[in-house]
Amino acid sequence: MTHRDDPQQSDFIREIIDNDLQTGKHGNRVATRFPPEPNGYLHIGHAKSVCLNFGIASQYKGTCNLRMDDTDPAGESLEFVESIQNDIRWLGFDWDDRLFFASDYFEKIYQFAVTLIRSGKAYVCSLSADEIRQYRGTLTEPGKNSPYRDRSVEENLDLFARMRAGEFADGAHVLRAKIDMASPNVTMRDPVIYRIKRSPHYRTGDDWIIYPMYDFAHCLSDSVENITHSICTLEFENNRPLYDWFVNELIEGHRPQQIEFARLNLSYTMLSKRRLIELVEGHHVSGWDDPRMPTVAGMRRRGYTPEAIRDFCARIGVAKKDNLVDIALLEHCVRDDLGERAPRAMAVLRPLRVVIDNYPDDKTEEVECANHPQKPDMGTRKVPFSREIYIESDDFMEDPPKKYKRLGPGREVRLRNCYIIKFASMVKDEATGRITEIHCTFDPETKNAPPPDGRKVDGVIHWVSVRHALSAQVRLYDRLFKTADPAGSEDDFTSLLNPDSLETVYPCYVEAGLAAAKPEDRYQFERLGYFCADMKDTAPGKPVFNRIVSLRDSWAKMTGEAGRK
RNA sequence: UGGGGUGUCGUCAAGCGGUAAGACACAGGCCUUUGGAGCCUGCAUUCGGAGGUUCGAAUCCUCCCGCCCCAGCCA
Repeated sequence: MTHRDDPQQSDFIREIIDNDLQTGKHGNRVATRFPPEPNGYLHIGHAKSVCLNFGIASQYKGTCNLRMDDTDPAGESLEFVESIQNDIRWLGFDWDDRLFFASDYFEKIYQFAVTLIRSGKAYVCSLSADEIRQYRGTLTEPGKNSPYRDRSVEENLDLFARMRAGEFADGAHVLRAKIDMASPNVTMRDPVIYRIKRSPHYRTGDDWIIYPMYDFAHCLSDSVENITHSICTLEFENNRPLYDWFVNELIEGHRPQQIEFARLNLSYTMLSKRRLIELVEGHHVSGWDDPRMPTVAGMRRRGYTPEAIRDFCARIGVAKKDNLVDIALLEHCVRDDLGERAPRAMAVLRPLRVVIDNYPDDKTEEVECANHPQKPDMGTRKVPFSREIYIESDDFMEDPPKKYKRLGPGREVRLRNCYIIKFASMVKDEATGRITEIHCTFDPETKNAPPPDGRKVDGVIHWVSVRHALSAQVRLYDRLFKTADPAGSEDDFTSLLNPDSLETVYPCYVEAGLAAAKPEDRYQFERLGYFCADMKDTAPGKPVFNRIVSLRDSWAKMTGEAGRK
């Protein structure tokens, strides 16, 4: 029934591993790694990879390392290292003491480069970046050998040592692997493996002014850590021959195996790190943890649960086909999880005052409300009721269509967990014609009970007692982008942003008991959706709620209102 | 016009020569003190296309077509 953390899960990668385990290919071990570059926050696409790598490790009783792939100091920082760890832990995964940094391997990687030079398989190239590009050729034409390709081992060794020592300007020389400038695979055309870059590294400071490139550092880091299955995304498939080339040249004994899968694309959002950085730096959102962001931090702040995210990652599967997963599936997973666990409460977002004319002005009574109608073990709570209440303004219509089941002239409606009330009259603002107040009468024999005369009252609406209500700010979030596939659009992505992705509503009136809401507490506001007390802006007794996701709304569907309120 | 991938329902995705799983979405219906939840039903005679092999093909072969990735001293 539920897919949640299904241990039976399988996909083509697990099939490869099953096979490797049978043939003893990697000594019957399974060791994976999750290797983010700490230059941004993790997003739902990374979550897919986290679930895959850590999931496989636990399924096969292996290990999964967390490794910061920090070989380019530009943009990397400790803030990101910390956020990455927080997010993975929050998602529910653990790397024990296996937190590693490619930057810790810099000396080792340097020595590997020296070995490569000694064996005549690498050389210092003194072409400019521009010239290197020209010499590389094109997709259809082979490249040409660099004039520096045949420098002697001694000269290369000397030059490379002096690159490290800081004798040359940035860009003056690079170290290149000597492979094949005519290879149809451009990655193999003497790839650059070291560059001079005078940029302080957030961990190694100015210890190094030369840094290894991804292709060189990654496969060697995997080897150093004895990784068996190095799982990465499809765009690295072209790099696999290079991965294997380095590993075959430099590693004896066990060699890791790279396997590629299709990265996640999600509708109505964007998952490229570059785009997310632009959203943050361009102040289109409030930060990496803006609840509209597809980042783990954003989803957490929005109120998504780690269980729902893991369930989602399990349901989308793992394959090699480019995909665009419907965000409705993620929302389904969130509802599915929260529907089970979130206690119910009543909250009125757009208040309309209702006076119960035949109810004593000085009286208050408490009605018993189930915290979860299907789960008695979640208990009940008492909610105060009095003569004046707020109801949702769209739960009243002056001239309702036939199928409308809520309040209107001459109609009766059930107040959730309370009495049946009947419309008596309404008060309008003379200037605007707007309805400012409704008057009703209540049936004293119907308190949380069916009417004794057996009459049918179909509609049920939520309410909050005016005198007891707690006012709160509520933030209604909607999709960040207007179009399903903004990443696939040619247009400037900022023009595709949904201008209505955030609506702040105040004052909303919520049950008095919600004063006790703590940051990150989640509730279902009945008939509205799931809401989470904002982790940053909620103060004691003064909750601020984020709408996590609305409830499915078949009335809105009938009327074509797209489910937004 | 080079190389590497990939094409199964609107969207994901099983299928591994024996006659198209499942999920989301969608559409009906039941039920209901959340128009919620739940439950039931429907939803690919067909697997990018065309040929071929076979008693039998989404699965094997051939050709064609579409889409994605690669020409950073990014990862």
